[in-house]
Amino acid sequence: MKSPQTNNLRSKAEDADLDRTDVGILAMLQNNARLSVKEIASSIGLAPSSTHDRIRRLWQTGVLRGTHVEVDPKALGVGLEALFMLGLAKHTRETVDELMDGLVEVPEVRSAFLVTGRYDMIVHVVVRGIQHLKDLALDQFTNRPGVTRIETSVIFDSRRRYAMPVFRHID
Amino acid sequence: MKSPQTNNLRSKAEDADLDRTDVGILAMLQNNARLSVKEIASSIGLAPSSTHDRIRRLWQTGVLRGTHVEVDPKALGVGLEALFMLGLAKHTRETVDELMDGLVEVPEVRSAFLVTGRYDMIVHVVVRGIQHLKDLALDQFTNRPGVTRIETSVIFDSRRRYAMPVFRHID
DNA sequence: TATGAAAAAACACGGCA
DNA sequence: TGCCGTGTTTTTTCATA
Repeated sequence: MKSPQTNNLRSKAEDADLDRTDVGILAMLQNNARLSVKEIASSIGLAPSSTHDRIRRLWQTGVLRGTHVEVDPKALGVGLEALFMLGLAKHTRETVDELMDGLVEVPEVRSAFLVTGRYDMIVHVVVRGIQHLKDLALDQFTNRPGVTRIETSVIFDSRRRYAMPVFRHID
Repeated sequence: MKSPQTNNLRSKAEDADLDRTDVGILAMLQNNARLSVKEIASSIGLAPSSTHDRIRRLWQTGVLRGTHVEVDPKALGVGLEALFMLGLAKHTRETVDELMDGLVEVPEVRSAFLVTGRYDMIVHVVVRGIQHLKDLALDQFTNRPGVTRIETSVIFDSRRRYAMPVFRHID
């Protein structure tokens, strides 16, 4: 199944009506994006051609957005991960959007969240080690205009779940 | 390329020595796991067969660990995301590991981090909406033995970067 | 590392309920 | 409209030099 990573005008994904079959396909692909159509088909009890149609439709409607391999961080020299909790000075749309866009261009940044609560932004970063973490904080965060305060939480351990839960009503 | 999602005894991924070619392959696959070997080969200027060997080796050495499709959360009825910041009572290995393992079984949990700093754990969750968030907090977190305190940060916006940076020395 | 051949997968399409 | 089977094209996989 080809992945139309360039996805343009279509019906919104939230309007897509999915049935149990679609949900089953999504569940399988979230844990392994390279399952063959045949494997999926036999698992959900549908003909390969029909399964293929379903998957193509999921891409076209924007329910499926991309595929990614998971790489061992250690293999690339990542020795430490951390969360930066940031306080921001101004909360205008421009400053916030600019900051988010800018941060995600920093190679060490894996994800950035704009949030309510004690902090304004939470950023997950990967680094070589503690020295690198210090440099990153001082050079790319403390530095940045709009950032008033930074707290650092080093990550000891983490878990991840790849399959999204289904909250929609399914026929 | 077949994905040996079931990966057994092999040399550690941190011992794998990667060259620029491997790094190029990884960069492409992290953003699109379904690129054909031919596409990758022509992009990095290598024969498809050699490229194929490289990719197989990356799987075998554990540098590549899995592939996942990205699903539009809205398509599944996710209307709100949040971060829970938890304080824990006891920090023995058993309680902490149990808690991490237990939390990642909760469907609404996407990832969980054990961290240093003001909080002990940070958990990313997806929910239908604010009511669902309240129920989740009270039923699955406040509830849980070991959790002494919970702060909630609703996520307004988020960005993600799929390609891991390369910190290792590359020949 | 490259070539080429065999196997498998993806894809397109016509027919059918 | 959705499912199925078949034929065609593309990709993967492997043997060999």
